[in-house]
Amino acid sequence: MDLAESFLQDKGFNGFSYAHIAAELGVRNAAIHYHFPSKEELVCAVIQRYRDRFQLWINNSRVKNLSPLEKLDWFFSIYTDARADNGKVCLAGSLETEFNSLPGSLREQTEALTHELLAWLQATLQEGREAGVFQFNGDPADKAALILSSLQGGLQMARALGTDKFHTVVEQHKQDLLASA
Amino acid sequence: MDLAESFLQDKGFNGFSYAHIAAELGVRNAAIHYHFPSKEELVCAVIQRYRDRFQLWINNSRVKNLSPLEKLDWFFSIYTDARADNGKVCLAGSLETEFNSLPGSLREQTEALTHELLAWLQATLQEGREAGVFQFNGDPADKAALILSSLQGGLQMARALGTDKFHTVVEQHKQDLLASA
DNA sequence: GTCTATAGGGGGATAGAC
DNA sequence: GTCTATCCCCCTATAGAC
Repeated sequence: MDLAESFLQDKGFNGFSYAHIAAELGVRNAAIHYHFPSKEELVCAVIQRYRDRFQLWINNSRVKNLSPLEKLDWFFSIYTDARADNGKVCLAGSLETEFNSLPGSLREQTEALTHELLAWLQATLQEGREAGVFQFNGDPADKAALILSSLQGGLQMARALGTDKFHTVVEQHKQDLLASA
Repeated sequence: MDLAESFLQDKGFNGFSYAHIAAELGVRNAAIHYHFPSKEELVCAVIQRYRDRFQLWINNSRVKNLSPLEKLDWFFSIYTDARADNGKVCLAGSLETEFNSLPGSLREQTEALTHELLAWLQATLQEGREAGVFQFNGDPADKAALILSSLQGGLQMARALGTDKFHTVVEQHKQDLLASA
């Protein structure tokens, strides 16, 4: 599952195969089919684990007790780390790109994951604005969608333009949010 | 080439085949190989045409003479139209997602296209800020990267969450830029 | 320029031995 | 639980007839 998750973020759903995983593990193709009969089930389990992990993180007191700005930095660091790890891409972004060729169960998982990421980011933005540390106009839900879409797109853009481009995007978001009126 | 471009935006480089194009045209696989010997050459020509078209547009007086805000709206409309056309995705974003599995010549084309989009957007943002219609902090290049990444990511996110989500992102960008200090 | 036919590879998946 | 062997499909690409 670790390898499947890594390949998903690196090559996308249609870009990796049982053979890739088997080669890394030093086993045969069929051995993986024993644990995950179909590719759909394998990836479904990977996304579910990813979702569970995120819920664990945000409900953990270590994150829960952070200030809004620290929470945002923590969230950004997920993407920065992914980028640093061989130019990987957000799992949600990778799946959305291939959404039109995904089996039904994976579409649902992708939707659910994206909703969960957005919901947390929206709540954090709202909390920060009410606390007076974030400044922005409009609905926190819309600002959350803007930031998440930019993080996903930014990781992809960084593949063509280099890691620096992603860091400037993250910094620009912070400037936008922290700018005093 | 029209079909190839459409498929690229719909299914990505690894998601479409000669067979798909041939079926739509009512011809055989081999007929396409006659005009474009390899898939790499076909897609290279598609991206080149896309780049040329964009340069034509931005150098046309119809766009050149628009106000900064109108230019921005025009640029956004490219993405809105793509989204409206069966949930297509930005060509640059589609290619960046599969960047790691792209032939060399296509990587270069993808880089060049992204640079050109960014350069125009940066210039437009700068022009608008100097004219006093756009407000934002920091380098226009960074703000341009933020907006472009968000447009690319937003189109992908809209696949999972629906077209409305993309429109709210676009509106949020305008709110951010036009907010009076 | 398009056709039929085919080569050669990779993919997901299964059967049955061990 | 993993192995070998195999099936069937789709892919890119080419050869040669028309």
